Order: sequence, then C-alpha cells, then structure tokens
Amino acid sequence: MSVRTIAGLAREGGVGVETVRFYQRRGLMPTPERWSRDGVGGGIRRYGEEDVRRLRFIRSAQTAGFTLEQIKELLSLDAGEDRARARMLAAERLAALDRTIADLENARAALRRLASACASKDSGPCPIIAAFQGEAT
Amino acid sequence: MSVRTIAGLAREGGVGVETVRFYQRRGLMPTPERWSRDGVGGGIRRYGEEDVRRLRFIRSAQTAGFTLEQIKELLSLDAGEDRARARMLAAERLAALDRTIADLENARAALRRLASACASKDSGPCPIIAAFQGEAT
DNA sequence: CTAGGTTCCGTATCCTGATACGGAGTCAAG
DNA sequence: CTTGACTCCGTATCAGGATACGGAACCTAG
Repeated sequence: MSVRTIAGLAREGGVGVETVRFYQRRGLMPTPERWSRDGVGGGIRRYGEEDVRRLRFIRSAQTAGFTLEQIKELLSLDAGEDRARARMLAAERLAALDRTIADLENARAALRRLASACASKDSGPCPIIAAFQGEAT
Repeated sequence: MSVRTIAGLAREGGVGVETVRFYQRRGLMPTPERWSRDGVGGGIRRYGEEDVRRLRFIRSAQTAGFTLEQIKELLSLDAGEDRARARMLAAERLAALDRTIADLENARAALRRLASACASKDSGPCPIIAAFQGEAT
C-alpha cells in the first residue's frame, strides 16, 4: 500500500482519476516521474503516502471553503517560510466560515419553520415563501 | 415604494439587474407585462412587493443550499397542493444542511489548529497539511 | 505472444450561477 | 424635442470545479 498508480491514489483520496489529473494540471498535485523498468520509454507514474495526504488535504481545505487557487498557495506555504501569510489566510477563512455557519443555522431555522408549517394538515398550499421571511439578516 | 422598475427590484433584493433577468429566463421570477401609457408600443415593466418577497426568498433558499431548479419547484409548491412534496424537500435539505454544518465545524477546528500551529513562532514553515489531518471524517 | 484493462495526454465539454455587450426602444427633465 | 439615463432582449462570455473523449503507449495475466 505504499506505492500506487493514479487509480489507487484517486480511490484513496475519494476522487476520480480525472480529478487527480485535473489537480496536476492546476499545480495542486505533483506529476511524478514515470517509472520505466528499462530506463528507455515512458512508464506509468507511481504515487506514495505523501500524495495521498496531499490529496486528502485538498479535499479538506475545499470543505473549509478555500478555492483551488488558495489551496495551491497553502500548499506552497506548507513548505515555505511565510508564517504570517499562512496565519492571515487561516484567519480570513475562519471569519468567513463563521459567517457561513451562522447563515446556514439561520437557513436551518427557516427550514424547520417550513417543515412544521407544511406538516399541520394533509393538503392545501403551505406558505413556503412566508416561512423564509423574518430571518435575522 | 410599491411600484418599481427592474433596477429598484434588484436593489431591494440585493442583486444586480442582470441577475433578475437571469431569474426571469430561468422561470424563477415572473416577467410582468409592459406598462405603456398609450397602449401601443412596449413600455417598461413594473414590479411590486410580491416580486421583492419572491426575490428575497430565492436568495434565502439559495443560502439554505437549494439549487435554482429546486427553488423553482418550491415556488410552484408555494401555490400548489402538494404539501408532502414540500415536506420532503425541506426534510432532505435539512439533513444535508446538518451534514454541511458539521463538516464546516470540522473545518473550523482544523483552521484553528492551523492558526495556532503557525502562531507559535515568527518564521519557518508551519505544518499546514498536518493541521488538517486527524479530522473526524 | 497477445488480449484487454490502465495510463497518459491534449483538448473539449459540462454544470451552475452569474455577468457582460450592444443596439434599439422608452422615458423624464430641462 | 433633445439629451442622457434606464430598459429590453438576445446572445456571449466568465468562473470555478469537474468530467468526457479518444488515440497511443503501457503492462500484466493467461
């Protein structure tokens, strides 16, 4: 399990092969040298644990709301010296994330209103639009 | 403030004029008749409170994670009879929303780890990738 | 060997949501 | 009755993220 092809990497990372290649083109994932048994023509590229970690990081960072461009920068910072920049990116995202979470909790409340407004009877229209009014903006 | 042009509607809804037109094409917003003073040629379309509420609903529902297609359906349900369908859509979205919120809170924890890992010293690389490992999947 | 599944690679296409462009029509103020 | 802002409308383009296609090279089992 320490050396794998692109399909194995993709599987362990929970993405498709095409997605890995897409990340390579975008500079998010390295494109390893080909491993040819006789040193002549090309061979098949091989991937290791590092690549799996990197790929998983990309997915996590995406969940955190970073764009692929920002993730690319984070990856370069991981090896670099600019701690201040890293802190800044993290802080900004943290603030945005808190806003997003608040928005989503608001939306959840609205959905609950909607669900209960539509639960009371068995037929007839229910005020979907109204259920979303009166949110804390 | 009870009758407005598309620009006023857009402003009150917090979107651009082009976005309103986009929603019209998508069937999310009605395209009112033109108001011509002499009944002959075309005039300028006018919008009322209903339109503002509708537009705001679209934005809120988007925040809740509904796609424009689903929002279109919700809008039709608002006037329709199918309460069961409305409840179903709400319940599904609610479940997805809870998952999303959980994911984001996870991401927030990772970001805090990242921030504090990078805060301790003033220079040198900080383990950005590592800060995201060990998340509750 | 060789057949058939993978990989490699460039390029094309998709999806969702939104913006831009540009010419013609409309309108209100001066 | 002109000027300048705004509207209307179709079509084009963008952005971000991902997927699809297809031919050539590659590799492994039988």
